Amino acid sequence: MAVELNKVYEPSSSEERIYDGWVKKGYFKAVVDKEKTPYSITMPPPNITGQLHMGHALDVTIQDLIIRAKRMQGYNVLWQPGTDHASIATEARIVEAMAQEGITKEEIGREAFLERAWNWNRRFGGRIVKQLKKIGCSCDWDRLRFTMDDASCKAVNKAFIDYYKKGLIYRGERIINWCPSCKTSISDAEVEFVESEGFLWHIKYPVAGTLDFIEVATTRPETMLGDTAVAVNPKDERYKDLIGKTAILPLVNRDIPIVADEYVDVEFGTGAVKITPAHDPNDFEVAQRHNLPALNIMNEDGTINEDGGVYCGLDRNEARKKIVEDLKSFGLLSKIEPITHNVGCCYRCDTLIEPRLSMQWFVKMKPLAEPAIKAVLNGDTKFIPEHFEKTYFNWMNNIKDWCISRQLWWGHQIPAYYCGNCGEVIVSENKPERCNRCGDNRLVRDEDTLDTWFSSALWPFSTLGWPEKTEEMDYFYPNDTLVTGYDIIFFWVARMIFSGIENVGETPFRNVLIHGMVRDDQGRKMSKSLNNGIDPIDIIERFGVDALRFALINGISAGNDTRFSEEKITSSRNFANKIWNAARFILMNDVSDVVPGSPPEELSLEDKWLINGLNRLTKEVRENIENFDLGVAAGKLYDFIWDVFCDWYIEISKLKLNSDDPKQKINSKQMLVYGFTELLKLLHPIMPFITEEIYQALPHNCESIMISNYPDFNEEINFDFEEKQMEEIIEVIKGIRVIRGEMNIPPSRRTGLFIETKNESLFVEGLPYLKRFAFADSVEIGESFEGLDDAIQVITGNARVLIPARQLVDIDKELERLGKELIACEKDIDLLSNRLSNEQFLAKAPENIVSNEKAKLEKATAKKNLIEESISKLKTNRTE
RNA sequence: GGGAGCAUAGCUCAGCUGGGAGAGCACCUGCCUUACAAGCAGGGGGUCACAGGUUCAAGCCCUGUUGUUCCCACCA
Repeated sequence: MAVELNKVYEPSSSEERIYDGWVKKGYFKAVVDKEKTPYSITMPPPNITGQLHMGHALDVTIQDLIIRAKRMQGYNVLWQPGTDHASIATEARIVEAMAQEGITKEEIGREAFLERAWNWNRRFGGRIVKQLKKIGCSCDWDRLRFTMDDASCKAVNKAFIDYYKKGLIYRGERIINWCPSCKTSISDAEVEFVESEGFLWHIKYPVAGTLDFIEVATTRPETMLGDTAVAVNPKDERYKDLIGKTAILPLVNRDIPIVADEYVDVEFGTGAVKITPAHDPNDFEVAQRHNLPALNIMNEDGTINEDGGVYCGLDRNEARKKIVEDLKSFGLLSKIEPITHNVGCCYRCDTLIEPRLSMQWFVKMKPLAEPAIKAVLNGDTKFIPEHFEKTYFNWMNNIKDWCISRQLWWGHQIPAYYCGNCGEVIVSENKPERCNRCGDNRLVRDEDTLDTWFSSALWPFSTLGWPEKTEEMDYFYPNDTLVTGYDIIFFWVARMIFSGIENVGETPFRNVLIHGMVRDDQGRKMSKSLNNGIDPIDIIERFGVDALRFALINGISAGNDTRFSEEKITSSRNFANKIWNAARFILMNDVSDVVPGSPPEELSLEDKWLINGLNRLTKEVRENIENFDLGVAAGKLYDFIWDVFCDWYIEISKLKLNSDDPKQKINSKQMLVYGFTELLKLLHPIMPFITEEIYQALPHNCESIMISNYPDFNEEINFDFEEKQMEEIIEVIKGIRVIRGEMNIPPSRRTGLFIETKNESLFVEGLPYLKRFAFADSVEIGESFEGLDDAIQVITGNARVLIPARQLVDIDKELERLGKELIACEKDIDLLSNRLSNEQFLAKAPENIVSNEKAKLEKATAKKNLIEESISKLKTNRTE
């Protein structure tokens, strides 16, 4: 019995049902099985603050594509899902929400705050998981993890303590990047530099015991409150006599030395630099070289502290204004110069970063970077595309120590305890009873938490059970592929690589597939401020998830940004609909007698042609996926399904389906189901839902398409000859269509068709196609026909097709057309014969190229002869 | 200052290790041909940024130039 499907594909009606079905069957589950080859991907854990955006959609679609393909190819796959606590981002959001209620985190205290945070996680952590499911992610949800669950905490503590024991983590007073809004330190990687217009203020510092001044230039005049020296270049003639003397810091009246240091650029500003060791990393280094004190003049919130004298309590911006005014009134401000410079901002809240001297925890990077560089150099981990390795090396080679402590509450609290008596630092997973130096029992835990990226860096192995020795670690580590955007190579990828090597002894993944950003239709970044973001969930509801997935994958290439537009999604939706209607067509026929899984035993010309093409397509798509050329794979499937299968094969199949011969009918159905199912399987990883829905409706031999075997290339298939034959026939059909189109002959106007050829066998099998697709009411084939000198002609290398349509056509027009064709043909011949008469070409070009060119020339020459013959016949005919 | 990417049809992009320039969308023409008008059959449209070079042969390889995007560094 024929199955009825709706005329238009309606994805919303089936997606959830299909997904739930897969989950119920347990297809996503990963079970260690040493008999099978593993393939593993760890999902970059989305933040619990977020909801799915197009970047996630692209990222997880790529992963799901790879995972589904590998699963169907027989690998034992693990796609490990999870979410990230996103310390700073989440804490900021909670603080924000609390501000709405008029409370601060300090008011409610750490414990109550953390309770809120966990509630937040329960509420929003689930949301993004639901959205991932909507996309169709086939990850093992039973293994869902969170960067702050017990197992992750264990891993974090273990790693921290090991690093500490090895001397790879230390605590020290350094200049760090301070965000006065988030009120925490952040790492160098978390500072974004933004170009902005500012001023260079020239300030005169009196030189003690003289009437002279030394003039310094600064972009941050308020920091002068913390100046402890003025530095000049030792080679600078202008200041030679001042070195060793004392300057008097204006407004504060503090004596500060004038020192000489190579760091000072003679060319820039005035050539004299105010040294503020507590608020500038370079000044800090100068201070260390000259044993200068560091004076911190700022509070955590960016206001001036009591060391700032009368400016105490002012915000840094107000302080700047006031100080500039005061300097002006004292006549100490000699110049204000506009300047364009880059200022560091917090990557989370955009607040101006304040460099600040502070006691923090650091990871010593040099010893960790070295093996991480080697792992990529020797190919243990490969970047795709390769050029990102340069970016990676560049960063790793110039890496500075990583500030990992954060003055936040939401996160992994640092496992360090301080003795209230002697100040001893004890790093330990659990709180020790007593100080192991003085025995005092007043131990206090470090209040700070770790950088979010510290726990994410352990993600590929902490999710597999590390530090426990689990069979998962054994089996699935290292991961095969990591899929992520280029924007977090430094934040995450690099840190996972050195963490994996240091903690586990092996790089965490073999491939790093880097994808680009999803931009809007004008190539702009999607952002809240531009309000140009496209919500993937909204797109899914309007167009279906398969259309979204296809639109994201089609045409992408590794590492490159992609644009998302309404146009793209529409064309993908249309593709889905095309597939749907192909299925409808097949199911219109009664296919209950079709045996799934194989082509019919007796193959016709078009069957062989299709099988040959399908076999090649299979090979290419497999290779493309293997090489991560996913956009190319999608494009090839689109072309084959639409242009080859639908536009030609299905159209041809109608001939047999309508025939009275039951054998032909069943063979045709058999072939339709077989060919289409193969295509659906190849496409399944990109468009999982529609392919499953149709698979289930067709006769099938596997419970679900997603666990069926991915088509494989069959070397033994060789229908190259039939393919050539078919191409020849198609060439003729197309030729006839072009001419009829140009002559404006309507399809309803049928004609006779006479094929003159010396190679009859080439066309005999194609007669029925010609009849149908070239609008013929009769077709004859032979070496030559009489009395058709004035017919329209379609000339290929192997044949001349005569259409006796003289009545319809102006003979002069036809002559003109043939003339044009002759010129084109002669041009071809010129080109080819030139090439073939070039001795260098004959001597140096590979043989197959040469013979190919010879064949082309032969064909073109034959064609030319036929055209000339036709022209002369037409001319005689006209003059008669 | 250092590094990377990109530049191909009106628009968005493919073009694998060099062998006669492609797709989608848009545009034009003709079609409701019993799966699909979200469709079918055709058509026009490109000095492959520019200049050199290597090669029998260059969109592809090399050098330079221009334009553009991004990353890193951060001279106060």
